[in-house]
Amino acid sequence: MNYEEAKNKFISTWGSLGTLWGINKAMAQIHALLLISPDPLSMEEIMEELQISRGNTSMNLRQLIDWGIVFKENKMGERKEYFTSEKDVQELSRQIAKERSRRELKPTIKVLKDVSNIKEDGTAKTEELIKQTKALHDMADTLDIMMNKVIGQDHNWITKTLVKLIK
Amino acid sequence: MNYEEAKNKFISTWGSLGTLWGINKAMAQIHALLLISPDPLSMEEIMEELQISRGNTSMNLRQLIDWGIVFKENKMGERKEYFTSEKDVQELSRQIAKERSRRELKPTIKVLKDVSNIKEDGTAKTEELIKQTKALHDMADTLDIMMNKVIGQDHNWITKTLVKLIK
DNA sequence: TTTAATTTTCAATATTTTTTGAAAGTTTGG
DNA sequence: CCAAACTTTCAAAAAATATTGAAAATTAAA
Repeated sequence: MNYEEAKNKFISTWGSLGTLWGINKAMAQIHALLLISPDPLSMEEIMEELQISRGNTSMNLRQLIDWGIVFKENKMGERKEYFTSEKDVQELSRQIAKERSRRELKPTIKVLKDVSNIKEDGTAKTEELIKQTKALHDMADTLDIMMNKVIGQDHNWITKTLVKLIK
Repeated sequence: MNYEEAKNKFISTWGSLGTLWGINKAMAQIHALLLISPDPLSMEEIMEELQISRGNTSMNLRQLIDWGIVFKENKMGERKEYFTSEKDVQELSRQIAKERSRRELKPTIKVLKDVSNIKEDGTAKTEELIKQTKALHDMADTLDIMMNKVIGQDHNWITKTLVKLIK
């Protein structure tokens, strides 16, 4: 596999993985491209490389910037904007975990809390609803804490130690 | 919020969460319904409750069974099949983690491994590609181990201890 | 067997999500 | 201020995904 093949394989794989994670293909591919590009790229270059439209590129770049994993850069003497991605995968996973927690976990936790707090009425179905939503609430809460703390903080040693311990 | 409202809220929330996690709405809602139902339900009952077609119900039930989180049951003297879900959320998360690892993480890890193994050619772009895909490979590998070991095994105490430690 | 109950399959349809591209908006050098 | 360079917006089109429903397949009771 040469450079060109490897690059394409990486970009397209990252793109499909993104889809599976609720991130659209263009967004994931732009990210992949910037991640392996040694220098910042302009919008034109991204469009050209990935064969996607200007509008698509613009919207997805903006979203990546919102997520905090892509940054704008300006080259002196140039009017065009250039883009570059967060290169530290630790920081990357932290941002992604944060975003997913905010968009997916937090709202679910709220609903589970509300639902599990309805009052008992002595019926089996109500009891089951409360029991199961409570259990899910605890789980979601634990997962949320882990995502925001374990993955988030800089104590990468916890991860490493843990992995060695259980591998 | 009364029982009926709480139930509907739970089912529809679980349904949208599913979508976000790459599980379709019907599948997630069927699962939610079975999870809070004290007794096994027939296909008719599921269709009726969720207002979905027979085909849809059949296909998604089958997938839930494949995932190992829903089971068939037979009532004596009855021809119809009844369905019930895994009620232990610990076991549930284990099955889901396993399935997601198999379908999402494992193939990605393989590609990252292949891509990061292309040979150096002295150019900056090749160096960057190798460096970043190696880093992602390590991360994906760690995540995979954690999903299959920490969430998977029965040592729930690790989770609990860890959460207390870092909360 | 035969038949009736039940489940599965899958082409057609509907829905949702993504992408396009051209018009509108913004920024900056002259 | 004007005009060129560039970016954003968003309605329409395309693509991807999910759902339907009726025909085919399966199962088991009679």
